[in-house]
Amino acid sequence: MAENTTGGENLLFLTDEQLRKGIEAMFFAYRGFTSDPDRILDGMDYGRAHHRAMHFINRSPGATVGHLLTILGVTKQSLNRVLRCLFDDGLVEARVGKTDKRERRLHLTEKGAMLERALSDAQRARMRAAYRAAGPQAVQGFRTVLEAMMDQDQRKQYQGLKDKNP
Amino acid sequence: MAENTTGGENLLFLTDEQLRKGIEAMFFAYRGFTSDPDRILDGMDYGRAHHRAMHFINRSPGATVGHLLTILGVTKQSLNRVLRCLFDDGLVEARVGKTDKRERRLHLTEKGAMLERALSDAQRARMRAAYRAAGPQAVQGFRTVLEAMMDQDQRKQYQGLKDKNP
DNA sequence: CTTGGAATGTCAACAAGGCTGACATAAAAT
DNA sequence: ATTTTATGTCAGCCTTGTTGACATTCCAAG
Repeated sequence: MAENTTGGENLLFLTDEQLRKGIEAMFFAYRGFTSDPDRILDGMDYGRAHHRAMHFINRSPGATVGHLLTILGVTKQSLNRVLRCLFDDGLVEARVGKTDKRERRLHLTEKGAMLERALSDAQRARMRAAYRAAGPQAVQGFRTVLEAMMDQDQRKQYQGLKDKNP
Repeated sequence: MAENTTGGENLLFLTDEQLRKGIEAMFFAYRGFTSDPDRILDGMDYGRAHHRAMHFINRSPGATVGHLLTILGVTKQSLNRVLRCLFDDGLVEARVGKTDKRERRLHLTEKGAMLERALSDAQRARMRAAYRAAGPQAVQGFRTVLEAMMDQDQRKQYQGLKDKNP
């Protein structure tokens, strides 16, 4: 193990061993992160994909299909399968765009909002517990590293997501 | 937005808005996290599942199938499909257990180690860049929050993973 | 006005990687 | 001698991603 102390800075946190730990932390933590909503959805006819769609529709009401496509990073065929299901079950509704009538602006119905709330409550509960246990300083670092880990485009989307109604 | 200042502590980082940001950060960051190995594997006959198997075989040489099963959290049928493929292609080899001959202790072959290295190099490169950009303090927080986000069992496995040869 | 491109939907087929259930074998443990 | 454990395997199913091809509707520009 070659000690890595370039320029006098302490770069021990950049050793392969430390990086591996970080990689594995991401792996295990992501499992926890998704497990609660997954558990709720299990048994219903929905899955993680439906959750993701509802999440982003909820957070950006009136978003177009195209917008959702770029955020989710899947094909329209894949998204459409999910959306059709959500329409049919009355969880999501589409309103024709005012200026551009080709657009379908997506909104959660009351029923959809209820399910979305249940899912995100569960997910937030875990996140809250983790945040609380770790403390504000750690949370700051957590967010910083995650943001640095994103691809350029993804980071822009992440940052560009406004607080309700863009 | 009710300001949340229980007991005089600053708990702004626990608002729903902050938690949602964290949730989305996980979502986008995980995409980045997996993208580089995915890109390499794309075109080969392998996928993320093969990567995961090779990663943990590499980090715990001689691990049994059962051990891998509990770490990966999938069914033996699912893992077996992957392992068979890795055996057939000469990336992984199994040696009969010394004490318990039912066990198959898994090891990467040279060829397997090469691919694993390529994959983990790519993944580490991104992690390293993120760590470097964020700084040691942030990395500390990152790890702390992720660990707090894991399920009990997963956390034990995460912590229990020794530095090569358990 | 027509024409091209954009936003969207849809059908079909396929692949990866999960899952369950059922059954088989060898070796360890009792 | 019997049961349990570690593992493999076959068969089939589900979700969620993919590609390709084609239709509709509408905006926008020539």
